[in-house]
Amino acid sequence: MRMPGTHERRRAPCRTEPRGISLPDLNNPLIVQSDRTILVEVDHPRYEDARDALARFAELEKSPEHIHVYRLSPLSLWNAASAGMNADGVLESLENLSKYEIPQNIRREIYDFIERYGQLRLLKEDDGKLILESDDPALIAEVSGLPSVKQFLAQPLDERRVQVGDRFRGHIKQALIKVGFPVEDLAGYVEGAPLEINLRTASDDRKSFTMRDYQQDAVGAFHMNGEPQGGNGVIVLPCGAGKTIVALGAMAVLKCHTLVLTANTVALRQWREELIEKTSLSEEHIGEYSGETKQIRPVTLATYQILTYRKSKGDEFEHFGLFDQKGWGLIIYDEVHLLPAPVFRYTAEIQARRRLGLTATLVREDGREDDVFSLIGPRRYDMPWKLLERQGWIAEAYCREIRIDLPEARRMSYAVANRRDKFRIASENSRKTEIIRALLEQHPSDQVLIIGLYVRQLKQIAALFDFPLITGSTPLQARLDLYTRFRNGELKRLVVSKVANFAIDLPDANVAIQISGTFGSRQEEAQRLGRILRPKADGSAAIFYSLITRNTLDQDYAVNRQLFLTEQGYQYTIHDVSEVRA
DNA sequence: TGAGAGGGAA
DNA sequence: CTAGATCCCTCTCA
Repeated sequence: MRMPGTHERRRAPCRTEPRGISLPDLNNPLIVQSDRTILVEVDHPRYEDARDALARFAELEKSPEHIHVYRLSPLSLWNAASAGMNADGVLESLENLSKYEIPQNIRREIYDFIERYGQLRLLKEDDGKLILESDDPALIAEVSGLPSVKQFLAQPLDERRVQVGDRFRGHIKQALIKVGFPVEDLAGYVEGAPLEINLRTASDDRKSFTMRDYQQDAVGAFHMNGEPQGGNGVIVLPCGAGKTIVALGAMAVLKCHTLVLTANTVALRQWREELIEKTSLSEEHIGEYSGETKQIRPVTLATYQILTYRKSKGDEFEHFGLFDQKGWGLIIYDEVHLLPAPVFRYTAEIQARRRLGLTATLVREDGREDDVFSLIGPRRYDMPWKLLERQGWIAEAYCREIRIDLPEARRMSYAVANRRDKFRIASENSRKTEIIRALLEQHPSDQVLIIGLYVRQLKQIAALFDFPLITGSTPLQARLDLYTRFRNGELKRLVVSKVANFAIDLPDANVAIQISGTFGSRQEEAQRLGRILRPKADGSAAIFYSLITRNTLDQDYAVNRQLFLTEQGYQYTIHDVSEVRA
């Protein structure tokens, strides 16, 4: 867990020689290689220590059975740095777990990268000028010469300071991170119009509730007691861990007009309910700015989609004005991993407003994590899924991958198909049906979700077993009826398409069977597991089955999909069809 | 007035 | 890149 509110300056002298006597210990679980990869033995008794340590500053790249491969990426190190970690801390963790001495170049790079965060700072002068500053004149000279950066700079004030165009506070951070220099933004914020917001945590209130420790910590890590280092950034918490509560906590601290952006209208309604239930705000304070209504109130809820709406391609975004409407002192980006490109563009323009991003999976398949870092802010707080599991906030879960052969009759069509059709053929493997049947027999009294990508495949399965199916075209009322019946146990099996990725009101199950997924989406896999993580009344574990066609593209993509959850400590056990039947 | 279908966008 | 879901707007029909 990140330590809350500990943002000390990192000015440790660069030290590349090994400290003290740190003899290599072949009994340790990992190897640090000079190409920035880290190999970890999965079956090692200290594997969990290694995994938890690496989660803070490295990314899992590959996860075959016995050895996991992590990579030290600049962004992962900067995220660690902005959460208060320093290079000594990173090196100490590694030394403590490594079989061999850490290669010299890696030592050097860890210091270099971590120290880069904070070497360039954005500040606001008393006269209102925006300044890019560094203690190192050579660094200022270097970045000032880069064409992608130069366009945002005005006159140099002295050798260490150069003025930045007022409008370019976001753009310059974006440009600098792309050339390898993250900027620490200390230029502060506009306060926004005041609004009295309190949490209903007082015990005399009938609707009172208690903030969990980690939620409190997350609020602290975001706000940082009002220091300019805080006030922007991303909070990463698993599905069901109460991210909304953290946001309400931030609102209660800042007490200002707030704009909340959500991925869909159902989420928007849920925010409204949470605000009314858990804060002192009432209906008249809360506005909904969506396709249906265009209210703008002290707290306004809007979808990403309405912001990015335009009649046709070349037109302007009709509703971007919403950003400037009120004196927003805080903008909350729900499900920040889904944030669309135009919203990034606009967010670059509003860097003087506090920004809070929320997500369970800070990974984007489009590779724009660096834009999240520079425009919303760095990762301020996260909580390993397994730690929440241990504390009982989410259910224990087991992941099982079942490998199924492609029927002989489909082999030839698979062999000659293009990439897209190969994936479809493998995903729609008809033998998955028998496995579903066998698994259902093993779980006669469980609440089971069957989740897939291809609507055609889902329709076949729903028809075959006579289970109800929910897809994007299922009308709202029909969905709600099915949810109700599933929730009260009258219905025990439900087939769902990608709606399950977004439908936050989908009832909880304790078993999920994934029959196909959106190519290599790590984020989707995590969301799907999230559907079965609500703690069970009897404390029982949840099971996530993933049905994969052996030695096909289905299996290749599955490997990538599983990376995020593997990083979080979930181990996929691999099973043969024969084990399911037995 | 509201529901429902269809098109376009990202 | 794929397939699918969602959302927003507009139009039609009662």
